[in-house]
Amino acid sequence: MNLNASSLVILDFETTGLSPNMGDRAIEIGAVRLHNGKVVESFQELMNPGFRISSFIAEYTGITNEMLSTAAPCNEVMNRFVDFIADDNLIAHNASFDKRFLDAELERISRTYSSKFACSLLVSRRIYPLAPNHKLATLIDYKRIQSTGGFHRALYDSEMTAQLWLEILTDIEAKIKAENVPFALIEKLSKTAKKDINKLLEKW
DNA sequence: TGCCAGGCCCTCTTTAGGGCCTT
Repeated sequence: MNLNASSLVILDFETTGLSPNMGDRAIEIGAVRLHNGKVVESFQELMNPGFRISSFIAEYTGITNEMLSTAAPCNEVMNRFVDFIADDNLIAHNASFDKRFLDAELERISRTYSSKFACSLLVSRRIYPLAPNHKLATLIDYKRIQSTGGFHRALYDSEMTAQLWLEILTDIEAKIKAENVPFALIEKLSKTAKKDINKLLEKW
């Protein structure tokens, strides 16, 4: 298990809705691998969920039923993606959402992963309490990260989340004056109450 | 018929409710 932050996979799903328990499926996975603070690899594939997506999702993502009609089925794509993850730890913006879909899709193909998740949304609420809100696009603007505005596609959102994550690491490092931020600290920051954040950073 | 997510976190809390975030 990789417990430091030197190699991470930042991922984002586009899906047919909000809940795999309600029958929703993944329609696109995008991810980048960060190694020593740089993007060294990326993964992006559309996947066919086996049914038509709603007009809301098509408009929200820009992914159409026509595009999905020629895409590989979810099981093929997810098999390739879990190989891509290897044993790197995982980051997502609102990780509980992406984890639910990752777990649900992998359960369908009887694959597992050993990686741990951390959440850029939960950490950003700790590190940037003064941001207008903690939506991905808002945080990208708040941190003045260069963006073309192409949100709601999986690879683009994973790329933007990766850039945000690097900003978060930089800001945490500045607080604790450390060269490397352990993944274990990031996990704790994802789950530590606001009142305890400074104590935790000082302790580390 | 009409509704149907789930996790985290804050607060007017913990015997709960509601907002935020993801598609």
